[in-house]
Amino acid sequence: MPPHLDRASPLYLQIAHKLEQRIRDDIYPIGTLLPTEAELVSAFQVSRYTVRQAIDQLKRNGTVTARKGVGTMVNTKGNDWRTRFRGQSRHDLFDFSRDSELHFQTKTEVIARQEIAHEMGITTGRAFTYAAGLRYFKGEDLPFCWNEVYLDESVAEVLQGVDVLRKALFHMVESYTGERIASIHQELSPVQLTADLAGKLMLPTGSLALRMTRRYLSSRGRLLEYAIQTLPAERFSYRTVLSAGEPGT
Amino acid sequence: MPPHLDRASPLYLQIAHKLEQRIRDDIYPIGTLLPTEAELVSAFQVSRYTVRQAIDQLKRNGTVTARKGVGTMVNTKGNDWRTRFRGQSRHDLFDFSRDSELHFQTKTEVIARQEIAHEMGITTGRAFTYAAGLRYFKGEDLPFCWNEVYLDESVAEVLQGVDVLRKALFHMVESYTGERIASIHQELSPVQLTADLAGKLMLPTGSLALRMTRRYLSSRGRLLEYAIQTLPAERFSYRTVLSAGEPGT
DNA sequence: ATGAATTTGTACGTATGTATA
DNA sequence: TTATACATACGTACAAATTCA
Repeated sequence: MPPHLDRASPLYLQIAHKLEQRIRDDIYPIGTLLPTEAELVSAFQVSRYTVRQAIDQLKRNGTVTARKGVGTMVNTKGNDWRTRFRGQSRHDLFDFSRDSELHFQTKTEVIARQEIAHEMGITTGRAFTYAAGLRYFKGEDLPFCWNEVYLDESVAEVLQGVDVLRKALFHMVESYTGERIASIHQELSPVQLTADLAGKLMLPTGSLALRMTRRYLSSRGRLLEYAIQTLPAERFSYRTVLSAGEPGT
Repeated sequence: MPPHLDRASPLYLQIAHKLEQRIRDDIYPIGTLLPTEAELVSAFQVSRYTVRQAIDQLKRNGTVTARKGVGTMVNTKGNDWRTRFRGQSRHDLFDFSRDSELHFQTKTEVIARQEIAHEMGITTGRAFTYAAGLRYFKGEDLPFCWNEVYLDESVAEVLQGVDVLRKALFHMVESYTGERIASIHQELSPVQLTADLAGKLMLPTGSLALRMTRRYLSSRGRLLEYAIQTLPAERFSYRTVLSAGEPGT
C-alpha cells in the first residue's frame, strides 16, 4: 500500500480523484497530455492496471481522450453530471426544472401492467403514483412539453398536495429518501402527436415531436421514478455541446 | 484464440456483441441474471479479464447492472437492434465509429450557399467536400443511418481515396491538422423519411427518424466539419446513461 | 446468529499488439 | 526503422457483498 493512499476507497478511485483535482488546478491544463501510464505507475506506486482503471474513469465522463502512440489528452475540467443536469441553457433538455413549471392535470394510483412495466423494464404488478400535466417555460403562455411521471409508491408521498412542480422531482426524491439516485437512463425517439396530445399542446395532430423517457434508479437498481416527456419539434430543439474546452482557448 | 472468435476486432467486443444479441433474443430475458463471470469464461474460453471488459461495455450503455454477491442483471434489450449510443462525450463518438462502418456513395465539391450555410452557421461561399453514404453496424446487412458530411476544404484531403470509413472522421481531422477539435455542437430533431431516403434505407416513406447534426469547431471557432445523420426510429434509439458515482458503490 | 459458498470488485504481474511520431 | 504510448489479453490472488444452509 503506497503511503499517500489509504484503504478507505479503491486505489483507482483515489488516483482518479487526484488526477481530476490536478486538472482543475491547471497542473494538467486543457489541451495538454497527462503523464504517460508508465510515469503515473511510478509516481503513484501502483500497477499499470490500477492506473488504467483510474484513467478509464476520466475517459468515461469525457474528461480525457487517449490515443495510441500519442498519449492521454485533457479535454475539459470537471464534468459532474449533476451540474450538467441542472445548469444548462434553456434549450438544453437536461434542465427543465429550473426555468420551467409543470402544472399537473391528473394524478392517480396505478399498477404497472404488461406494456408499461415492460417499457419501464420492471416486473409487473408494482404500484405507482401516475401524474401528468403540461410544462411551461416561466412567463410563457404556450406549453412546450407534455410531461408524465410514474413514482414508486415508496416515494410517492413527495407529490402529495403538489399541483405545480418547480423543482427537479428526482431531487425531491433524493431528499425524501436520503439516498442518491445512482443513475438515470435516458432515451430519445421521434413520435407524432396523437389527437389527444395535439389538443393539449395546441398543435396539429400528427406534428413531429421528440419523446424522451428517463428511468431513475436507486443504487440497488430499483426504479424509483419513470418520466416521459413529449416535446413538439416546433417548440423545442435538443442541443448539447460535447466536451468543449474553455471558450477561446 | 477460441475457434468461435476471430482476430478482426478485440475479443471483448465480440463477446459484448454476442451477449447483446442473446439479450435481444430473450435468451437472457430482462430481469434475469446473466451467467456468472466464471461460466462465461468457460463458455467463451477467454480470461476473466476479457469477460469483465465485455460486461463493462454493457454496463456503460445501461444494458446490465452488476451487484456484488448477486450477479449481473439484464436491464433492457433496447429495440431489437444494437442501437445504443451515449451522446455525452467525445469518447462516445469514438466507440460509435469503431462499431460501425460508413460506406460512401457520393463525394463532390460544393460551395455552401444560402440555406446550408445558414444551417451550418457560417458565411456563404465557403468550399466544402460533401460526402454521403449509408452506415452499417459491423456484420449487419441493413443500414441504420444515412450519413452526410461536409468537410472544410482545408482538411478535405483526409477523405481522399476513402470509400469506407471505420474511424471517427473528426479524429482523422485532428491528426491531419495536429489541432484539437475544441467543441462539438450537436442537435437532435424528429423527421419523417423522404421517399429518396426511405428507398436507400429500405423503409416505408414517411417513417419516423431522428435527425442529428453535429458541428465540429476548431479552437478558433472555425467550422471544420458538419455532419448530418438520419437515424430511423426502428433501427436506432438515442440513449444516454447519467451515472452519479462510480460503478459498484 | 454464524459460517460457508457464491459472485462481483480490486489489484498485481506479465506479455504482446497496434497506432503514432 | 525504431522507439514510444496506449490497447488487449492472459494469469493469479484476495476483498467485499450477498445468500443460504
